[in-house]
Parts: sequence; structure tokens; C-alpha cells
Amino acid sequence: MPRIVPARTKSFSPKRAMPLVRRDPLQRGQRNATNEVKVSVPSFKPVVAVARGLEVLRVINEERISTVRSLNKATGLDKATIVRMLETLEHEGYVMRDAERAVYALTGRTLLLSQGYDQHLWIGSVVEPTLRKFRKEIGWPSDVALFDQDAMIVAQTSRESGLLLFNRTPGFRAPVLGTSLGRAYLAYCAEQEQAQIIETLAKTPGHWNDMARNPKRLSKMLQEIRERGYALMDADYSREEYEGTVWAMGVPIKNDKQVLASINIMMLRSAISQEDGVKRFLLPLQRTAAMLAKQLTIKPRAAARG
Amino acid sequence: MPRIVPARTKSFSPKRAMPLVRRDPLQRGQRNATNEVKVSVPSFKPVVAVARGLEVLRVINEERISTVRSLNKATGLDKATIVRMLETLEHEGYVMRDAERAVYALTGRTLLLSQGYDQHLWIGSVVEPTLRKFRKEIGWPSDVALFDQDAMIVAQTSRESGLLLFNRTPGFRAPVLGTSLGRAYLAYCAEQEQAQIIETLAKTPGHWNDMARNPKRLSKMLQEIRERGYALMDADYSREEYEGTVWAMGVPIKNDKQVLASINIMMLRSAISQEDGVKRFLLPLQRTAAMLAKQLTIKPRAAARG
DNA sequence: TTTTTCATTTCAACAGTTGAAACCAGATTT
DNA sequence: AAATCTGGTTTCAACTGTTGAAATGAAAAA
Repeated sequence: MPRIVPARTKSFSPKRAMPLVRRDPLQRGQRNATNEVKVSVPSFKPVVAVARGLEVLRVINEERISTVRSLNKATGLDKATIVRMLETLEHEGYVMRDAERAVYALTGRTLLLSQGYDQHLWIGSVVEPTLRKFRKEIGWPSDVALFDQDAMIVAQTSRESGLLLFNRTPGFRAPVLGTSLGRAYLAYCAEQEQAQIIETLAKTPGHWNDMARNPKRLSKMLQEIRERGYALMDADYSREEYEGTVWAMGVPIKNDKQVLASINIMMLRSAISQEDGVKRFLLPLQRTAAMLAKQLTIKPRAAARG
Repeated sequence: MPRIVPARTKSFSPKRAMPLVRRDPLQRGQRNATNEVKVSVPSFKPVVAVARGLEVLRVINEERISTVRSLNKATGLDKATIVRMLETLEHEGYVMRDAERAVYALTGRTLLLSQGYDQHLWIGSVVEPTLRKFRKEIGWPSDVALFDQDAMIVAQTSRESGLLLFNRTPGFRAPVLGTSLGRAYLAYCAEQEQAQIIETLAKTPGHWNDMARNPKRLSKMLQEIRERGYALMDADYSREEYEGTVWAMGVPIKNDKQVLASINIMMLRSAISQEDGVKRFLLPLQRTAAMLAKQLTIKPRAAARG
């Protein structure tokens, strides 16, 4: 998944569980007695012409070079409609046409439709339901985070109810080498990416990056993570952030091609030991990671037809 | 300008001058007697609803987090229309809404509208008219090329008429350190990018990359280019490709923020010496480069209104 | 409590969107 | 050479999809 823009700071909590102490229940998007979120109801039917225009643009994106015929086959739309959409997209500057042949391709202006996409907002939105279920299943909070420049950025969290000790909001940047999230990501990502990250961290000041400047120790740790199947929060990090009362284990969220993100479980040492925690929760954690990997792998939708 | 995808191999020559030997004049897009290209005439008026949907999407991209109000102010569209567009974009998966507040942001699916954009196709299309004019002005052919991974990829060329010796099509990949295009790009691009490119080239087999493995010589050459204001084709490259009969000078196409591409002029040694060529053509070349930089800097369009 | 601001919903006017069909042009087949 | 096929372009009337003024709803501010 290409990383186009860095995370931004403005707070946004898509489809997040409503804090029960904040205000009276909303009319729309309201929780019922069993704490399930109601799906919001649209006011309008989708605008068919808009959906079709977008679909034609998406197929051109897929095909790279498109003709009226290829678009007709891909979308099922009438040829006159396709030409109309193409001319509209051309007029708006998103598509160009070869002067000699009736072939079409994207222009750089399409970047203006996607460049501002903040990955962590979207991923947070997608994983929220699964994360909420997972919290209910295991009784401990989790984060999902993705790598961004020199940190793991928390995209979604199920920490909101429960102990204040765990209080973190989406957008929080966690150190790669201090957290189970970052360590899990690093241990499993592609070799080239891993080398690049380590190189970046080695140049970045801060004691959490010390191990990046000690390749042997780091390499050994990453190997251990891969052998065990999970990563653990750094003991010093736990001491510094939680006075040593919290531990966490994390695993990567990965599909066939790449590591997309990582997920952890955070627990109190006083309630559950690392040994017990791993025994009880590693499998559910890995299962949930696999499910999330599926959800986060972008696939085209069905064609827009009337 | 972000580099999202590598160049693809399929030949595409947008808005290119029609080869006069190929077939009878076309009914549309036909050249008149003075060799000017007629602008192709659309069959339909643009679909207003589609244009509006795209405009709303573009503004969300710009704002990162949008409300009905902010979109109303930015686009001038009626609030009911904006909600309708938002719900359509949400239904199609390109936009998500926060459950608590009426705020909207892009999803990762917008990448499916731009990911397949091939930069060199678009740049080739934009620069073609200017390049054709420039060819008429100076009498010698030019290329515009951009950096891509480990080479300069030719996006557009005015070599088609004239000597077969110059025959190159868009999509051709030229060695960075062998050509005036590559050298000009390298000499002027940002320090970090330059270091990255040199590092990549140093690791890449091939004798054109030898100088990347000799940092002192390379650094000296780049400094000389910056002092002179132009780069020259490597003498060995000229010998190998053109039997030493051709020389070229190149300059960067750059705006305030970055180097976007580069442009050259190719000349026969037998017809014009380097000294004369520089004296006569450096200024027009630099002027044209500045013009192209403007054309290649993406700016938003006017809002879509009825 | 009242006012303001922003978001949501209704509903009928009307013109924008649509696709069947005709047309065009080049390539291929007979 | 003529007929057929293929893909792109254009016409035109049916009809319903899109629109925005206005009303409504909800929360925030005065």
C-alpha cells in the first residue's frame, strides 16, 4: 500500500464507539441497549451519473490505456454514455486522449483526487468493528497501527472504555523499537523496507532508536520475534510509559504481498502474566490479524449500471 | 511530484504530430495546410453531475476533513446537492463519514482513481505543443525526460521529423550519467534526492554508472554543470549511440519546490559547434524550461457550477 | 430562553442524462 | 472490387434523475 502523505494531526474518529459520558444519545447513529451501532441512513439515492463517471475513471486507472470498446466491456455501459463520461473526464482534466487513436489515459490531475488521503483515518474506520468485537472477546484493549516515516501511528484503538491508564487516541505516534506494534511490523516487513526503516531510525535521535544503531542486537531480536510469532513491548518503554504495570504483545497484519499494519493486545502484569497471556491470546490475535489483512486489501467494486 | 508507478512499456503518443506518410488526413484532428493541429471537437456537453461529484471529491482531498458547510463555501453548490454528492461518494467507497460528527474524509479507495497514472504519458501530452514550437524556433530536436528509478525516461520528443539518426520514441529510457538530460536533472535536484539517486546508480551494474562509484569526479562534474547552467551529453555516450556526430545540452525543468524533469537540444557537430550552440540556444532553452515548469505544476481548476 | 448556525429532508419543476439507432471510417473477408 | 465486420461518433426524443428552495431538526452560542 503506497504511502503518499504523512499522518496529519487533526483529530478524527470515524465510526468510533460513542463515549457514554459525553452527551445524550444521538438520533442517528445511536446505540441501542445492546451497545450496537446503528448504520446511518442516507437521505438520497446515489447519483447514478456520478457513480458511472467514477467507475469509468477507475477502469481507466486499472487498464492504463483504455478505448471505448474496452470500457464498454468492463462496465457494460452504452457506448454513447462512455464517450460522454470520457469527454467529461477530459474536460475536467482527469483524462487525456491520444490525438491519433481513440485511446485514453489518466493525467496527473487525478492525484488531486487521492493525494490528501490519510491512510490512518481510513484504516481506523475499516478496522473499528473488528477491533470492538475483539475487545469483547478477550477483555483487553488493542491498537492497530501502521508505519509512517519513523514511527507507528495508531489508526484505531479499543482502549476508550476501561482504565484511564490505557488512554490513547488515534493519531498517536509510537516508537517503532519500543512497542510491540513497531517490532512486529519491522520483523515481518520486506527486507528492503526493513533496511530502509532501520537506516532511518539509526539516523534519528532518541533513545528508542538506540538499537537501530546496534545491528547485531536488533537483528537477533527480530529473528526471535519471527521464531516466536509475536513481538513484545520493550521493558524500558513499559517502565517509562506505564511504570512497568503494562505489557503488550503484537503481530503483523499482512497479506500475500506485504505487511500492511500491526495489532497488539495490552494487558496488566498484575492480572495476567506474559506466559498466560501468550497461551490464551496469541491464536485469537493472529486470527484477528488475518481477518483485518483481508479487510484492508483494496479491491474494485462491482460496475455501476442503471 | 510524487512518483507512484514506474513507466510502462506500451507505446502511447498523446497529441503527437501526425506522421504525414502514414495515411490520408483524418476528418477530425486534421492538420490544415500550415501544419497546425486542429483541436478535437467534443460530441457532448460535459455531464454536469459528474463534474460536480469530482469537484466535491477534489475539495475533500484538499481540505482533508470536510463538512457540508466547508464544501458549500468551496464549491458554491447547494447544500442538498453537496449531501447528495457526499452520500454518492460514500456509497461508492471513496469517502467515509465520522459517525459522531458530520465530517467527511477520503478513503484508500481513492487510490484506485490515480494509482495507474503514468507520469510520462501526461507530461508528454502537456509539453508537446511547446516542444513543437521550440523545434521550429531553433531548428533542432529536443527531448523532455523525467527521472524514474534509475534512468531518465523520455516523455516527449520533437525528433520525429528530420534525420533518422535522432529516432527515439517516448518511453525510451536514457542513462542518467550519460545524457545531458540526466546530468541536468541530477545537478539540480534536492540534495537528499541526489544522494539517493547516486546511491542507487552506484549499486546498478553498467558502465554508465561508473561515475556514481567515483564520488569526487561526479561531484566535480555536477558543480561545473551548476556553474555553467547547462549539462552536456557524455562524449562516450555520443560515440556509442551516434558515432560521435551528435552533441546535446540539457537544463532542468524546475519550479520553486523541486526539479520536475529536464529538457535538451540535440545537434550535429558538423553543423554547429558546442560553443556556437550554447551561445545561440542556451537562453531560449532556459526560457522554454521555465515555461514548461509552469505548465507542469498542477493547480486546481475553477469550481463546477451550474 | 431565544437566536444562530449547520445539517437534514421534502417535493415538484424541468432539463439533463440516456441509449437505440443511424452514421462514419478503416480493416478484414469474400 | 464489393461486402462485411469492428469500433468510434452523432442524433434525438423519452423520461426520470437531478436539482434547489423551503421547511425542518438539532446543537451551539448569546
